[in-house]
Amino acid sequence: MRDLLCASINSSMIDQKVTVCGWVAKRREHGEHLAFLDVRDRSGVVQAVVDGSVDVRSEYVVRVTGTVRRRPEGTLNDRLATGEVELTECSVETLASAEPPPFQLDERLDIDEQVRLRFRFLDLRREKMQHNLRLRAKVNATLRRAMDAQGFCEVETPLLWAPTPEGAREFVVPSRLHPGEFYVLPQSPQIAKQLLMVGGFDRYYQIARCLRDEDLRADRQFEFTQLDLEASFVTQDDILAFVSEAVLDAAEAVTGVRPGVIESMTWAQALDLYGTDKPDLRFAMILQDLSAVFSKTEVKAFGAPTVKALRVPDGAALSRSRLDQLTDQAKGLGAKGLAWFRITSEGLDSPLARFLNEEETRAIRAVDDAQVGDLVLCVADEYEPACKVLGALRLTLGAQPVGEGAHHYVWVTEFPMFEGIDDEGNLQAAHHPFTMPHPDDLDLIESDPLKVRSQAYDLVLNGWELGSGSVRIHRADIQSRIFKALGISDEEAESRFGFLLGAFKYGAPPHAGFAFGIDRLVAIFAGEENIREVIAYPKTQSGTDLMTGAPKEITERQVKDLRLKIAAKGS
RNA sequence: GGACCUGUGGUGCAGCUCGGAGUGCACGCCGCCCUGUCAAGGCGGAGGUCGCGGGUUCAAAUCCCGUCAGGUCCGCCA
Repeated sequence: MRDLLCASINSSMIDQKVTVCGWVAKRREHGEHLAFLDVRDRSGVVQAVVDGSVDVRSEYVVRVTGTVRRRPEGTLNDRLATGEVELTECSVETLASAEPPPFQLDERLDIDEQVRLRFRFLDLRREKMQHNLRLRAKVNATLRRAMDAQGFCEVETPLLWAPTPEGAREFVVPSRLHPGEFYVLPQSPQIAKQLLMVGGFDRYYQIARCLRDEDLRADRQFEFTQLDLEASFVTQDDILAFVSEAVLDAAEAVTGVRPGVIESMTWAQALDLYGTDKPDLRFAMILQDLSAVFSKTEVKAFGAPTVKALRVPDGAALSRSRLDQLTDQAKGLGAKGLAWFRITSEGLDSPLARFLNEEETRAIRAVDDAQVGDLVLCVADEYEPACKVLGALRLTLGAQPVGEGAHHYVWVTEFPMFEGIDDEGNLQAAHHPFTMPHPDDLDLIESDPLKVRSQAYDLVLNGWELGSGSVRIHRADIQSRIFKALGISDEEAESRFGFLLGAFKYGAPPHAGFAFGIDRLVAIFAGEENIREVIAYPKTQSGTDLMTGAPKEITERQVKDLRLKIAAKGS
């Protein structure tokens, strides 16, 4: 039907007769004897010169046959890839007429996302969406190639899985053949892939769709895609190397430049220096610890186990109302308050300045090599909240949008094994209950569990958590100690994870794995702050699909087949 | 479950604080003119439940209350 793509036409084809197909991007009429058509396909645009009487409008689907010609002197367009040439003596066949689109498909105006999503099929014609989805395809292809090259075998795991009442809320699918019983859609192939290890697939991967019925965000959809992998007879370092290889390959395929080795820090370092477990390393602003200086302070506001400080370059210019906003933010995050000090040539400018002794003043003045014109913020609290509050302020004051600027990858390792305590007084697993504790901390499981580090790790890019993984427990004795610490009885473990634990009795190899979000990675590669921009048909924040109208009611027949009973709305 | 922002011809905005006739701008659309445009140009035209409901008022796009939709965030996401 066509010979080639619009944008592939160039000056080497002069005098050739060619046929292209596409949409009319623009028609410029100059009386009855001359008009220009911009014909657009997935590659771009080429100009066709036609008679003014050719009746095609925007977004008509056309097949144009014409002779390639160098544009006349003075009419070349250097802003267009095909700007040196045009098609002349054209015959234009209308393959489909079209109503004017509800919004303009060029990139001149920012269109409301609501309208874009209602007419997503038109939005997809836009250059940006074409680019983003093709970028995504390239990333997928590269990841597959990288995993194949490292000896991994792609295995597809079921979408219809058994309910496991743990972790994220699951999407539920009623069974027709077994009324009253349900499948769930997998929040991740976690158990399936661990069973593959028992099954002898010692290097598994999958580009896997995962589904979680939790509230949506800019970086979270109900369904998302992960590069999921698991391997046997490997260490944590092996997994980091496998994943690094795949991610760096993808980065290279997309940007043309292979990033250097991904740096690594422990969870404890990340918290201490950046106040978060997903540090954005595109900018410094490292947290300072002034606890020692203030350990015997007379200043009430600093009477806490930890005093953390953050230097804000050029922050002395921030207005009082801005500082009040930051204070509100700190309080909203649970801090008792926020102390601020403007560094001026006369000294510290702050409501607290006159209460500080000489040593304390010197310490504030010297935070992170502060200069005149800078601002120093301090939070006094327990260690972890102090770090986290300042970490949040660091982002407020220093971060740029996630897709802008350089790409800074970092591995965060040695996450704590447990975090906090649930309503029933039991410890909570920080990652999941099959995570292997750090070998040096096994003795602490019973005596000081909150100190136990795990062999769990995250990959972080520009402050976004790309994914996480861990070395798994394959030994029954350690697993039962962990269940015990989590308050999970033998019976409960059996009912919830029985088929996994049962499988492990038949020879489970030591194994470890990882999964990272492809939507997030591609969004950052594409310079987007929202993963909807790299998903063909995304949901809105309230979980609806504006194009299809989903979710919708089902027919009486379906309700009957499934033996469901629909309660009245609002009850 | 909560906080904040947005909603005005097909699209993007302004108008809203301080109420006074659906007022304005740009794009698109329709018609006419135009033989080198490419954000084409000129002239003319059509197109509106100011998201929806209620209230205040002589009078509401504008003020108040409620509600719906979209977005950002908190909770949530082992």
